[in-house]
Amino acid sequence: MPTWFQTTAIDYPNSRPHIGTAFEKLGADVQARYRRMEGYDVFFLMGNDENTAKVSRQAARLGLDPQTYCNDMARQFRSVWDALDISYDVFIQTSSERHKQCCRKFIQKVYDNGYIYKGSYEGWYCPECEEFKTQKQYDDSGGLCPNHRLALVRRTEPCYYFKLSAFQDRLLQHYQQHPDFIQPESRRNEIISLIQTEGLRDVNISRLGEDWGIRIPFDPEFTIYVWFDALLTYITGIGYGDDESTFRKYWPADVHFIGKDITRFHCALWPAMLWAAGEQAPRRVFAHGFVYVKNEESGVVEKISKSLGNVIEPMEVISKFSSEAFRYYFLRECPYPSDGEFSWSRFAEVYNAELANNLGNLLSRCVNLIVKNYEGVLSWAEGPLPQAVVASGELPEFVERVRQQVESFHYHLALQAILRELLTPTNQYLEAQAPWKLVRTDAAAAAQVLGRAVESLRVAAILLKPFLPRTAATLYHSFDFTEPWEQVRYATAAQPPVSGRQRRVIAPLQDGKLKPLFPRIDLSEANLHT
RNA sequence: GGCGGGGUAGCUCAGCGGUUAGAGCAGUCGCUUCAUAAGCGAUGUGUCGUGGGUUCGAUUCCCACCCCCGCUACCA
Repeated sequence: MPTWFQTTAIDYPNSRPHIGTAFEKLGADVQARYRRMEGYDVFFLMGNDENTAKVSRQAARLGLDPQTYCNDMARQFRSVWDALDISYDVFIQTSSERHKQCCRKFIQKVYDNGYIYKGSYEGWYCPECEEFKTQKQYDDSGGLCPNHRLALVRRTEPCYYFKLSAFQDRLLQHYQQHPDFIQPESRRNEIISLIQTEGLRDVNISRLGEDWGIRIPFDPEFTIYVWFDALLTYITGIGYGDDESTFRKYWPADVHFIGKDITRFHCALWPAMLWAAGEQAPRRVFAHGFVYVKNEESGVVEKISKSLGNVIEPMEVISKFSSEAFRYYFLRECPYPSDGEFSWSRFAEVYNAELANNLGNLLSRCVNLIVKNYEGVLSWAEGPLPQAVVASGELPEFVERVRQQVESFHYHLALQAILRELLTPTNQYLEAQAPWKLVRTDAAAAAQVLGRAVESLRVAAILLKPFLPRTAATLYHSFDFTEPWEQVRYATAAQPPVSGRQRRVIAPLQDGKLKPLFPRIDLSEANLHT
């Protein structure tokens, strides 16, 4: 059984996740679900990045000790991920004792291998934030802290450096030999040009005088600074340091899903850290885009931020509509490798046009026609078995196209194909054949027509399974397809169903009718703005 | 400033040397009524960012300029 190990970025628990954070997890979840379907032994890792000064300060503000605060935030994060049906296997908290121990083993190893040395770091420091600011931040804000508007001071402190510079050539060579290591390609080009034009400097991986965090084993006055701790969840989460066999089974990771803003840490620093400890680099890093919020009144597209007051929490959308609608919107409307936008009006448009009118209504019309005219059972004793209606070419080729899009993380294109090449053509086919008329003169022919529509729904259910796990199951279980739902894979969609000559509606009915799969959203009722 | 990507219908985008520049959504008009007031069909006078140039011919190639976005090192 092939393994598939994937991770998402671990999040700072300074505040609860917003829709942008969820976008990343969603894209990762589709991949995890797809790989499970296809027979991989999947390990899907997520977690929170807790060992930061900001976390301990936020906890202090709330009068909590950091651990209590972190545990509570972790619980809140997980409840959001659960509500979205994110199918992670393990959720790591970096404040956990296990992570800390494994982390210390790693850094000790890198130290023993000679890639860590003591030096001093000089930079612009904000005493209020208790952290260093970048030169760019200094320049942009005229030497003031962007948060506190206090003058930044020049500060020097002893620290430990990781010899990132030693891996420059090896990294470039690695990118050369593994062209799809960094995706999408635009990010790859950025990283390569960064290294080629500016080179890599050694990085400070320690902090002095922090209570909260992981002590450096060879000098306990220091704690490990974020990246050198956070990135390690990707291996401590699968047993690095205390469960060698699990670690060897899953490492190297098949893909790290991250935001485009942290590409460099994952594509340069992380492989170098691993090499310094004698481990392999991950196979692939996928940097997705961001979600922006379109202001409903002004039409201005804004970055999601607390100060702009435009933060939308996933639970807000889920409780108004559903997790499936949430998943569909972001997977369909926001191209995973690029940026996307959210607005309530666009949400309603996409939902109505595609989920309610196209998919949901197709199921309704099929089920109701079969129930009314055939007492819920279609049979076709003679002739060819009904085939799904696809726009062009053969069904297997269509399924293959969708598969390609899923495997390359182009989820919006996969969903677009399902819609345009399968569902819409099926609606068109019904219109052209008009089985509601045909049944009066030739019931057998009408049964063939409906059989083809039902076949389209079967194919759609299977292809949609990674995207909309609940909807896909409901669709599939509306009919008596005999292949067990747990065992279907993409290849199943391309083959005719095992049970050939009869198809029964088994969807629950109310007063002889099917309850809408996705009830339309009425914009005029607009309870959208909270 | 440097490097990279982009500016095409109201919106999101495809096209990237050649007949009258395309798709989806939204809008408008029909048809239909099996279905969630759903479905189907028809419907666009768009300076293809601006100005030059190459060419028989440019949205598509070259140059300049304007505008937007990303990266430019320790800020998920």
